[in-house]
Amino acid sequence: MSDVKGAEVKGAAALRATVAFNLGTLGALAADRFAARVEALGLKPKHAGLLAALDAGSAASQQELASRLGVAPSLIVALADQLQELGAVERLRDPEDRRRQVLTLTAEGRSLLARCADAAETVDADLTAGLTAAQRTALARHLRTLGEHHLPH
Amino acid sequence: MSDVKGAEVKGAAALRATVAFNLGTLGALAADRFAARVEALGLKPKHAGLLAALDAGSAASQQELASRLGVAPSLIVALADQLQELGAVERLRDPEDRRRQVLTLTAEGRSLLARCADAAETVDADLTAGLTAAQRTALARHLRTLGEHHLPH
DNA sequence: GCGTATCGTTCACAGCTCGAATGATTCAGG
DNA sequence: CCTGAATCATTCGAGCTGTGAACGATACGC
Repeated sequence: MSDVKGAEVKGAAALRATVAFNLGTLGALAADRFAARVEALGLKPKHAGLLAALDAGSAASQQELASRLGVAPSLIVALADQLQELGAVERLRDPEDRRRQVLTLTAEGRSLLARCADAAETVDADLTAGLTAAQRTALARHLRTLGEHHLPH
Repeated sequence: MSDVKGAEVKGAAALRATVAFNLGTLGALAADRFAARVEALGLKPKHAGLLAALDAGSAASQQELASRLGVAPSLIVALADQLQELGAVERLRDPEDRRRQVLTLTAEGRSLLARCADAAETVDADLTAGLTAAQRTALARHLRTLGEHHLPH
């Protein structure tokens, strides 16, 4: 980009100019703030991710959820245990394949998910406070585009 | 936002529509890819962050670096140890306050930082492959704006 | 000078996630 | 119908990261 001289050695400015670096840093910041908010609900961000996956796709096996969220199946067990304890999900043996546990959202689970969305929107309001409405929607749109390209859609 | 009905319960779609959620998810993805690339240099992302902080600001004490990076001072010790082992930084007692260790980048450190920037740019090319050049610069600009508002500048 | 505060360092510990082992269940094929 | 291979959920042990509480050394206010 900076072709003023061409001999300039890349430094901190070059790193900070990249999307990857800012995405990583701001992502950590957003994740922390989101985590702090959902903690009041007794949840961690991964719980919210699992709830969202359950609401988005149809009832799924734990294996499928694991690969969709990009985590080990053993982690799904722990997350589902805790969500079950909160009454947010139901675990039912699939009658057509009794090895599978089918997870489904309860009304309580949907309520929790809604409050997670509220938490995220609150964080949004704070994060994007310095942006105009137009910039905000443009940013949201670009991030969504990236997500659709690189995340299991 | 969606005031079409008002009775609709927020679900996964609402969560996925937020900047915070996408920022967190994509940030983790970007961080993973960046980590994979700098691993070949014997570094972790935090090392790159430290190098960048050293190149950006003037020579700083470890305490100052800790608060700038948002980590515990004890972690700076470990990071600086490893960077010193690689010949990337020099540790010198501040003659005006012999409690302080002043870290400075060596030529090797600047070279490593430049290669970290290269790695980030490579990740960028992959991440933003589905975007037009105009979208790419708009995204980078928005992220930078967010960073300047919320990170220690 | 003497107590207090600050810096860097070490160390033990908690949290998170994974991978390998296990048991139950299903399925393919003779 | 029976047997061996494959798949699912679960448990458990291990690795990695980062933190917070000590501790010694040094600086500073009074």
